[in-house]
Amino acid sequence: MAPDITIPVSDAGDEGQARPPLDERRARVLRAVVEEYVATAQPVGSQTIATSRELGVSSATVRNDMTVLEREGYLVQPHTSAGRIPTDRGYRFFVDHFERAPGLPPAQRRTVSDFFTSAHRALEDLLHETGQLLANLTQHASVVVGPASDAAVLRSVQIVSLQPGLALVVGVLSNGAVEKEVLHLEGEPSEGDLARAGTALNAQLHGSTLAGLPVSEPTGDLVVDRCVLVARDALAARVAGQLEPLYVSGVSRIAMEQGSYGTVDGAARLLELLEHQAVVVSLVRGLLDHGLIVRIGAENEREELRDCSLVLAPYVVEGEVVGSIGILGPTRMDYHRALAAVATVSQQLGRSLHT
Amino acid sequence: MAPDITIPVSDAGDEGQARPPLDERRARVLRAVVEEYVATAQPVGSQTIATSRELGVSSATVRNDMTVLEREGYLVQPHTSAGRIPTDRGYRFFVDHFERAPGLPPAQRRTVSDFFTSAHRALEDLLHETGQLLANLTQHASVVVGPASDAAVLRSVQIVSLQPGLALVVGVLSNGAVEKEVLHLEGEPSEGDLARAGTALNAQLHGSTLAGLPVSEPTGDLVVDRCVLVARDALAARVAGQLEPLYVSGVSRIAMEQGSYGTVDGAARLLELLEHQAVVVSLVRGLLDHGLIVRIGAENEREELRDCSLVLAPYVVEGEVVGSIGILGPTRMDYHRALAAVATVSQQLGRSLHT
DNA sequence: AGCTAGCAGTCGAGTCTACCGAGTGCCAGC
DNA sequence: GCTGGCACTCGGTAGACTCGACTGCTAGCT
Repeated sequence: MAPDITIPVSDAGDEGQARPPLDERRARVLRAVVEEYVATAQPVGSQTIATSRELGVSSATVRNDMTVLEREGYLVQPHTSAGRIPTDRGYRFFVDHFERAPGLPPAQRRTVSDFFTSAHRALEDLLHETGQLLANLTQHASVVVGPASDAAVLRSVQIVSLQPGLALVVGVLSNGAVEKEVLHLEGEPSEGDLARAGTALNAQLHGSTLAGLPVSEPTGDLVVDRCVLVARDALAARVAGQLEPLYVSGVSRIAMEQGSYGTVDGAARLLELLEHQAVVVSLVRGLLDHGLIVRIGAENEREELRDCSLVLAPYVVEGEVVGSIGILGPTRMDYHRALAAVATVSQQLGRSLHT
Repeated sequence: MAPDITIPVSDAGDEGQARPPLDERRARVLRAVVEEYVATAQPVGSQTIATSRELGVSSATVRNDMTVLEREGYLVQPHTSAGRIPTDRGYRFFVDHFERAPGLPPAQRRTVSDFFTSAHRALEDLLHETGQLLANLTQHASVVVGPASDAAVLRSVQIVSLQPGLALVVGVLSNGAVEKEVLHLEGEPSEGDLARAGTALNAQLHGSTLAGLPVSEPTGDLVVDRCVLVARDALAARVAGQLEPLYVSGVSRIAMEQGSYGTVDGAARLLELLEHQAVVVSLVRGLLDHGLIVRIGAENEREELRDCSLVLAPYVVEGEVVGSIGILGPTRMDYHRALAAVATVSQQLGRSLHT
């Protein structure tokens, strides 16, 4: 259904010194090593490549090329007399130069479009399920950062009485999100007071953003004013301390891929990182403006992400970047597939939020 | 602050054949084995117990007792000539018979009461943070199941227009939860129509539970009726397919305690289980009516929980059980501490929701 | 100049052995 | 009924050895 995906991967590392452009065959060797290693998780030797790939050269030649690739920093040997495995730079070259999107396999493509054409849901549910979709497609953990509600406009504000002295202020935002906060009201105002306060509050705040709430104006009724004030401040306080909503899915994948992360507890530390909403959100937001992006291993500042790669894409609604989605997996991941999945899903998500 | 916790642990297993009541000293030996094993994670030998615990008997005697305890099914040896480790039955005896609540250590007790006396939050946030609190206290993964919204009463229903043809129906419930659903409206009704529909809807549904929404009555205006119908059905559909809200925290702990679970991927399977909201909710709800409860290892039907223990407690608001909280850890856990933590937190949570 | 074949060297992983020590079971004696 | 003592078991560790998958290098070929 969707047209072929074009994947303008932006180069994350600023790379400093220019390397000599890789000779054609060497590049093919590098590619072969990456693909083989991703497939098998074993260091790959010269012979494997010379025979299984049609390069038309002998293993000795491949060996020579590998020596060069290692000197240039694209490959390493875990130890002498083992095969080679790609370095972060090796993966980086792979992503940057062998970008020929095979697109998503048809079955997955169907899954995605089925998902988005099926019944619409409330914003939160949609984002959450999108995360699960992505995790299933890629078999990696996924993160989805939702739109910040401080940019959206209040469509409605109301005060609902729960119990005497306890009420809820509920604000409905133009993006379909709902913000609410509990109010403890002194003096137990009557239902009538609350209703008046709700009306006044709605009149005053309607149309403004959560980040820019106007100060409340007196109505003349002291009790009502008091309620309005409390409610307004509660809303303002809420948004102040608030983060973009975050949805993390597929964390069990991290435990399964354990072997691919450094030590046993490398995975545990990753899981812990993912539990810190604030950290993850700021991490993802920091990469928001770069389009479809890949962060490989040590390109991530965070120590915990040293053995991980991040594939992220923003999603765009009405021409505005409102959030981003992505996956988190071991550096040894299938980048083509991951990029295709993240790109397609982010596009479709944006489109699906459009209407 | 809180009075001493009384812990009426209900026996989960129905135990079938009565065992001969354990001789006093043997019980002490069993207890020592459990405590030692929980502390060290190593099979414990007769000598360790004979010396470090003041039982006043020699290691040979302890050995004899252990043989008996093993024959009775309270202990096992991982292999000949290793120390003993408790079986599920051993833990069960431990929990049932050595119940002397040491309460929470003072520091933790303070943490808990600070938590609950600090600023009140919206229901969802409170539950989520309570889960984190519990995870921190016990160092295990925690689950919190929130109140089902189908029992709560609608305090307010409104329809908010988002874009032409798109609106949101928002229902505020007496327990402070908010349910909402997106409406796709054909024929793009005017704002006025929507407002009228909202008023009509509120009048009709106010006071009823989500599970028992009355059928909508015609108002005479076709457009308005149509909106009311769509909105009512959306709300009804939403609650139909809906589960109690679930908050899972501290999953990284599972990865850390890995060793305590069977194989490496035992932990992975646990994590996966916890991602299936429906499964976890039904699991927890199934145990809701039993008060503070401990489920040890194979007492859990679920294969994945074979090496885990579950400590659960309902929380009570206005005399009604509305949800439950608990932790999930390896069978080798500190049950006294876990029970104390879960009991205190559940009580305080209930109390905190009361007002 | 570039590729290849062949060979020597390296090192991890697996296997085998021996050994140590923690812990048991059992028995005879107090 | 408890204890000391003794023989026995078996997991875990360390060392030696082999195997095999690699590499690097060099000489020779195209």
